[in-house]
Amino acid sequence: MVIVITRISKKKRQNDLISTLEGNPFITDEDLAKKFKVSIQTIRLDRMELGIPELRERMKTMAEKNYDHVRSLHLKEVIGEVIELQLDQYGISLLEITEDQVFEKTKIARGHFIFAQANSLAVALINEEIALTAKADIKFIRPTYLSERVIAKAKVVNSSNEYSDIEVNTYVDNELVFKGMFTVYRSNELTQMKEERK
Amino acid sequence: MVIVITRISKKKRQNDLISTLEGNPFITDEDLAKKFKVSIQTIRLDRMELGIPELRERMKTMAEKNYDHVRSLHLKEVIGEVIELQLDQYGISLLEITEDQVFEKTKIARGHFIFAQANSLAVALINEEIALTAKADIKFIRPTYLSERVIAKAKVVNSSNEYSDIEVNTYVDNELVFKGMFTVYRSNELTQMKEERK
DNA sequence: TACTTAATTAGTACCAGATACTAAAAATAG
DNA sequence: CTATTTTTAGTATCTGGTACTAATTAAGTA
Repeated sequence: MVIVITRISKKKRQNDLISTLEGNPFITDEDLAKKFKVSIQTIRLDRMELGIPELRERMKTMAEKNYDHVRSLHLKEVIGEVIELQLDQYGISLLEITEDQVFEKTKIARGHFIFAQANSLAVALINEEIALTAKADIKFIRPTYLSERVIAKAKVVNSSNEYSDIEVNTYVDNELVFKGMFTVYRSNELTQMKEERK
Repeated sequence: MVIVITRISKKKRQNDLISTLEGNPFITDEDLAKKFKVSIQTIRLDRMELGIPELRERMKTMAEKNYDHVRSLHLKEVIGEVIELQLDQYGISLLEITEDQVFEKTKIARGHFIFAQANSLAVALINEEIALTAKADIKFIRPTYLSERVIAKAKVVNSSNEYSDIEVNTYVDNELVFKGMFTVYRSNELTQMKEERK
């Protein structure tokens, strides 16, 4: 009787390599070699063939992604990109629906992203130290899908010295997909707010 | 006349070093040395004194942060943590307000996060293939602040075979901070949806 | 002014995690 | 059994560091 230790095929190993790295991108060639019980050189050949960069490159790109992300979240006080803005009058913002914003199965954007775009824009319109959403009445007319470019148009329709009413209509290709009426509280006194807090 | 090239003080350089790294964390000691016109060893001494890790460590932590972040966004279909859930009946979710969710100046949570928590929970309640927010009527009672633990309670108050009405009340320490009525569209036919799309 | 201390620079050995390359060995296919 | 594919081994080199020692320069002070 001959026992043949058939080593797993190259293809299988490379597939496993890909999923391993998806599950844990922070693994060195050395550890991969141990895991697959092959030499480190084999792992390197595999990476070459599959076009997978080295650990440090992988970390770098992830770090950069994160950095840009965090940064843009900081820079962008608004969800979506503001295209036009006349303080206390009107504004337009654009949001392109990305993979993380949609339901897995249907590829439909979760409602709160569409809301967030409208809400952010409404708040951004207010030319004051403090602007907080107090009320909103909203309607989702039709679903929006992955990759669609969603345009929100906001307009101040009413304004007292404490509150502003802002109407937001959101479109995809000129088709109305969402509409909302926002009431935004406004104030220029930071101190007062803090007292109110408790 | 003697020209004295006073080198900038250690303190100043170290402060500048910190802000330089904040602006661009992906910079090597070598480049920093060039930038500040000192030797590479000086930069390293500075990093030591300031407890700043080497480039690779900096990248690694950023990359890990990003990885966890993306991952948790993927895992979490809901904004906030679901504590209790009775499908088609009621649910409770908890959200702790983090730094990225608040306005810089006031430390007040942006409204759309509070909305997102409520909306996600409302949608999660629906025991169907598809659940989409169709309408919402919401009110922000008082601002919520950084680090507060926000609890949303959702309850189905009405249900036909196409729509469900869900009431969501959100609390911080038993104090009502937000309330909303959501109308959620429900369906178990994926195909139909796709036709509707266009 | 000379002495002392702080700050900076120079240099060496070493490390991790690679690339790039050459050559040999082992496995598989025809 | 031979040709080809796949894997392994080994060496030189690179980057961006740590850790350490020693020398030099600048500044502070008695």
